[in-house]
Amino acid sequence: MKDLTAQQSKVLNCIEESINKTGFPPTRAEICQKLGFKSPNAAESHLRALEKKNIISIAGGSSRGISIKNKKSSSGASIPVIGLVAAGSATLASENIEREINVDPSLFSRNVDYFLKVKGLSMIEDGIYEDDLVAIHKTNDFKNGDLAVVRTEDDVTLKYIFKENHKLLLKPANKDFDPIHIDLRNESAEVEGIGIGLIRKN
Amino acid sequence: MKDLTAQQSKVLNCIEESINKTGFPPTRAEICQKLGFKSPNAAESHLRALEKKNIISIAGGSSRGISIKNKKSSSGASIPVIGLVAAGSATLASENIEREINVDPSLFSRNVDYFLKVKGLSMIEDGIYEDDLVAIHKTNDFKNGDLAVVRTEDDVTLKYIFKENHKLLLKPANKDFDPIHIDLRNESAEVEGIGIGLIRKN
DNA sequence: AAAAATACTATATATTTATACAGTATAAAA
DNA sequence: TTTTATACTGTATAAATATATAGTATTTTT
Repeated sequence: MKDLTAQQSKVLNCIEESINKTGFPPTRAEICQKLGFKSPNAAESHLRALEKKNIISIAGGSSRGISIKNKKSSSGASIPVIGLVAAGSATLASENIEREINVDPSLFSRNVDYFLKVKGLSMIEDGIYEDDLVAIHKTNDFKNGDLAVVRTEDDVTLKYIFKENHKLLLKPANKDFDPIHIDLRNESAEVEGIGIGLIRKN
Repeated sequence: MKDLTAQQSKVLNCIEESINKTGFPPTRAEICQKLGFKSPNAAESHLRALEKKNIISIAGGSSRGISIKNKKSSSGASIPVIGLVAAGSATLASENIEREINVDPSLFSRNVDYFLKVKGLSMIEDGIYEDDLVAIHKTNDFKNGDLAVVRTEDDVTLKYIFKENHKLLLKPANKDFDPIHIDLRNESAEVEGIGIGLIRKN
């Protein structure tokens, strides 16, 4: 399957979010509003691109006629829990899966691909504690300030992300931890997904 | 909950079928076509009846704006979410139930009876934020230091609980809030349940 | 170097759709 | 007995919506 562009991913997210939140797909105008487009044709052409890539189907002549293909079982999905243990390990590879839990997919605003078990105290000031399970939506698309799972050259970390040109700032929520600065011209870094929720067990 | 009439059930089935088959809810006209009605108002009035009975919700001014409320999914128990709104109100009475969510019962250490939607910032220093859903196990048995839902004479509150003889201490996790001291000889207070976990949606 | 895909703005319009209003008729509840 | 809910037909229309067309600009592929 062809990869989606950043904009196409945004549109797809927007559709998923609408279905989860309202129960029905968005109109062209609603997509435009959410993503800041000024012409309905911006949404239209992205939808046609997604249709061409076989990600969605569009029912001609009917309003909100968008449906996402190969939709995963809508209820009670089994979602893996991944431990953030050693360097470079937050993948869905089976050896990293601690266990699976069943949650309502409509619980969070977007599709949850996995839960990341938090290690360390770097986000403690924003209420993210050790052993909390952070719900991750896999995407490489993010906004500044998003809570992101970032794979750097020698680590995988959960931090607030800010990007400005070639500079990446990974900001913890703990004054005892230093922000991580990455110059993308010298080092590589990849956004694996963004945090959309949290589960804590006492 | 009131029972549905035969026709209302047919309409509800029609909506479910449409969502399953096409991915989006039907229009009035489509309902009429499927069920053999000749007037769009036939569908409309059935929809309004279903809305009145709290089975569906209808988004005004938007096409196909029908969504089925608290649709249960196959796995995972359906657990109510209760808003901590006004004084003395955290009960399982249906008028306090904001919605229901499906979670794996084995997710938390004990049985979850309901989720309490947090209002206010009194527990913020321990990572419990406004609008977080705290998983509550109904019990009046507790240990000192437990996070408890306590019904006092004029309020329902979520605090750490400590009991010593006839004195009850309800301790917030926010230095801007004062601990609540209750002398059980003068005032009544009841433990509704204890917090065993948390769900946060970003 | 040319073609195709991406990523939009801007405008227009036919069609879809929700929704109101006016009726008719029957059954159930107050 | 009167009201309320159910169960429709039939007509009308404002608003919502899909969708076409005409552009501009950049990037990617061939």
